[in-house]
Amino acid sequence: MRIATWNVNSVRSRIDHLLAWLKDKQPDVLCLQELKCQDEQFPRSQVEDLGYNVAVHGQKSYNGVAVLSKHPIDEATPRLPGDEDDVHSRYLEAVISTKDGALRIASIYLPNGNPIGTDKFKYKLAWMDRLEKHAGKLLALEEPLVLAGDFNVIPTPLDAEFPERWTKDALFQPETRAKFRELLALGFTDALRATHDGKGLYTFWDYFAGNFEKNNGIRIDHLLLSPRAADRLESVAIDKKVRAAEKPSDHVPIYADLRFATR
DNA sequence: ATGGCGGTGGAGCACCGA
Repeated sequence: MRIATWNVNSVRSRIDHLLAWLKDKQPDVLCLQELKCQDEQFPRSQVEDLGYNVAVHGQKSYNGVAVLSKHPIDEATPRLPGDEDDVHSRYLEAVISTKDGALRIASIYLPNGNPIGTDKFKYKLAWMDRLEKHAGKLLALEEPLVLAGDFNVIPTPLDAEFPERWTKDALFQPETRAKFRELLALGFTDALRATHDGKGLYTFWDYFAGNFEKNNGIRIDHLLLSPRAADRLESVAIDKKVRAAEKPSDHVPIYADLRFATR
């Protein structure tokens, strides 16, 4: 069972890359973020033609998340509980049915939060509180569960090529990192760090000249596994090469292979 | 690097991202 996440920075701009990547890596489930389109603008039929079921929670211009699955999507629930007034499309939870039982997966686009000291940063921290509360409830279900997405959190100095450049940034604030640690402490495993040591493993490089070539990146896209999912963890990979394509997203996919009977 | 690039909306250039 291959589970992936990718912030595509506009699904309509990235549709050719998306279809090529699905054909190449054949993920069982792919979570997408930053669709930047409404539900009806999502290139649904092109994805369905490759054998995927599609659940979309879109928004005009900004945000937008989706779950693509080769297996049936039994439930798809948009919106993170805890704030009825939050109109951003940043969360979509799906239950995937497999021969091995249910897999619950959430496609997450956690707020950026910049600049610090503003309502945007407060919104980020409040969103993280809501996520922690909801994730705690999901863990109590004792299912295989994956929180997958763009968390907009640099967890540790190991996760940036130049951590000193991020000290004033919302992605690397002590409060941001503390809340991410709280989330992990509920019982989640950071899949990449469970399988890889060392520096230089990133999922985002900005578009500015030379930064990708110099590997001036950050690790902000994460796969967090519940105990029942972590038990099955086999391997994790970041597909860095797609960042070198023509007109790429600034993020690349990360995926985990779990031991799971899929048919 | 208080943003160099890129996407969206909508037809200028503001807003957003990280």
